Amino acid sequence: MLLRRWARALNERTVRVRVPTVYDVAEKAGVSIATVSRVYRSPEAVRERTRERVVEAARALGYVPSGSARGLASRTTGVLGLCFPDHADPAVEEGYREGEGPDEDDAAATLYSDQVIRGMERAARRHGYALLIAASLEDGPQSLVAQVAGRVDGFAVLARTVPTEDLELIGRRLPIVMLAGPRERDHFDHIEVANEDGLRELTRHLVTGHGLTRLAFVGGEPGSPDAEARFRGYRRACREAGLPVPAEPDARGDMTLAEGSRAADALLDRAAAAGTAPPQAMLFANDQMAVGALHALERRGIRVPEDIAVTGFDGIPLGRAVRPSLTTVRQPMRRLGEEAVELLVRRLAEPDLEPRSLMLPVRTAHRGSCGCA
Amino acid sequence: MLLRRWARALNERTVRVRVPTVYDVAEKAGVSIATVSRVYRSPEAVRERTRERVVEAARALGYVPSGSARGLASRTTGVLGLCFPDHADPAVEEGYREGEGPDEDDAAATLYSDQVIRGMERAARRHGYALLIAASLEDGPQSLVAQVAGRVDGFAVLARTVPTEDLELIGRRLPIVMLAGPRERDHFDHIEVANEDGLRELTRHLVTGHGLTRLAFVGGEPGSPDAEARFRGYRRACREAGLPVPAEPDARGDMTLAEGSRAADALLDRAAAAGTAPPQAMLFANDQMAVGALHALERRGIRVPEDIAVTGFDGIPLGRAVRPSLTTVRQPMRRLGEEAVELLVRRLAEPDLEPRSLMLPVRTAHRGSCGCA
DNA sequence: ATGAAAGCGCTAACAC
DNA sequence: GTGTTAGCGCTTTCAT
Repeated sequence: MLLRRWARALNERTVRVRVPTVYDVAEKAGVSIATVSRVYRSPEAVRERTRERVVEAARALGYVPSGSARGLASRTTGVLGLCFPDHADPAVEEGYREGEGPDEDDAAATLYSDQVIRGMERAARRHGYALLIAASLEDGPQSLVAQVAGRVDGFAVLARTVPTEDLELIGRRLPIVMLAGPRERDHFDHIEVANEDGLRELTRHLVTGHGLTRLAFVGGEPGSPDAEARFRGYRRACREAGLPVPAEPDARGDMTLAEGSRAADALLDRAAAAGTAPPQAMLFANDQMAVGALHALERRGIRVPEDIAVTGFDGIPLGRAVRPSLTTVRQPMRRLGEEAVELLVRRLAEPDLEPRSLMLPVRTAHRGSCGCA
Repeated sequence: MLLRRWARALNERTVRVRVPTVYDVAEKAGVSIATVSRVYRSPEAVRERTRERVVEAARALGYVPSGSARGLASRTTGVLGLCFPDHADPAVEEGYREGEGPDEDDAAATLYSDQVIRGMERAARRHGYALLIAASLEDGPQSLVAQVAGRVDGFAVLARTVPTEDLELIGRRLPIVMLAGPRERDHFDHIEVANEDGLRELTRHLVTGHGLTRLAFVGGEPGSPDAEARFRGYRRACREAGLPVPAEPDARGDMTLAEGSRAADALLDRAAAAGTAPPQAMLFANDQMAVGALHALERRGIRVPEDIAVTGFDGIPLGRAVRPSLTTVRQPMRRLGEEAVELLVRRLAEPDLEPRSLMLPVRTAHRGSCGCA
């Protein structure tokens, strides 16, 4: 270690602002670097007087342990990660900004991922972990996953964020838990929300609670697993209520406000053209579309809920702010994050456990747009 | 490096799941570790054929570069950090849950820090950084700051999260930007929000816009810099309007819903006891208290805004959801996060720049509770 | 209870 | 364009 010391001394003269290391602290405290390390890792293993000397030396020098060096030496980081999608849909953001300036920095603009982040952060903290978050970007050797995966002890991935192929590779290296969306890989831990149950219950509420029978369901694009699951719940409720069971949604949209408006208009126009009565309720696969529909209906002078009931799915803040407030199914997003951490921590402790798949329950929120408020 | 190889080989037989390293990839691709490294750091410096071989070997092995090792060797992490306070006030969370079940996982429960996080994440991503977040916990040698500081290239700290003494130490090691709150240390970059201007403008609106003259201001606890700045803005507006300028807030509260209710009651009781007319408007130092006041007033059968106007500060989502909706001053929280990243990136590039202090403008939101909706 | 020394997996000069 | 090699700052046996 002579060489090392020499290099350090040289360094001292060369570099502008020396970052203190264990060596500096050890020297100043008159102990070995091992002892300095112990003071931080297992203080009780060091005699009190010694420990004090070290702590004082560290303070005096402004020493902060290097996370990278620790991580490298100990093969753990004390950090959990979350990869979430970059909101591909600009209208999602716009939607929240209703009636406010265009460049508004609006506290109401809470996104799905915000809640998941908060949940994970909370739970991670309880377990002594910090949280590293990153939204998906481009790929390449420098991809998002690589950046995150290399710096954490385990991480969660929101559905459709990362190519499964990449996950497959990385999953061999550290624990991954998949959040929301169907269980694509049965060897990963996985958490989803009860999409089907939620829409089933909501539909049942409209039928038995409000006596509505002419319903219409507006689904997402065919590829969306969440929207499909919700549609299944709708069908199931229809069947159970003895109503006609549609093979396909009455309309589809890309989950945005604009498409919600369009779908509502289309449904109404279609009924008018066919000379049939319009639906008594429109159930949308998500809140954004439902709010869009609210706008469209208002434009047409159709009253909600008097003339028609409208429902969404998710429980976004905007749904509370609109009038009438939106009846919806609320997803436990924060809990999703919390459970993700629990699963990761569990697996870190016992890597050989069977992969688990959780289904989180949802809750319907009966508000104004179905006639409940 | 013989020893190294030998250790590896041994390792291979011992450890259950070998994590591939540059050495493995290099061997498989028939190149040196330096070349493997180059493929990831500067692909253009490697001949195409070689690069392909390496990439393929990496994929086959499931190789992911270790962030720790990289960080150690290169002395940079590609990560920025944020330390924010753990919401010491439980009522803050409760407040959002009005009218919902107690264990509700509510999307409306957006906190101040959520928006800052989102802003930072966005901006960080634009600059190629990931974001490490951690809420304050206890101290000790293993404190929050240490955990974060050791793993990032620079970080932001929300006011009153970390002892300034610690920051002082760490500030010598890497860039720190202080967010919200007064500028305590003039050698750190710093961003605050125009608290004073905001309340001045809001007060002026009540006076000139609505013709109110009997105002009451409810401040925070004496130690809160934000609340004090807001009070200064109130006083200034009073002075400019030729109204009496109070030396102290008419009441104080700890920024919670409950205290807002209490303060409103106290103000009204006091006026009744003194036989004087109640105020025409109550201005609160934050939204939570204002919403609490709304509840108290409703209980007393006092109409808002007909009998009395109520205003808050912050722009929390709850303020939109209550009836009447709350007139307030909205803080650009997301922008706070974005600007923090810009400052950090700037300083990383040029460490010797003068410390900067930004003041972000706020915007008043005239809604129902002042009589505007 | 403390010290000595061997790496952890990568980057960055520097050679070739 | 590619290989060699010396660390980066810490943790961790293994001695003492």
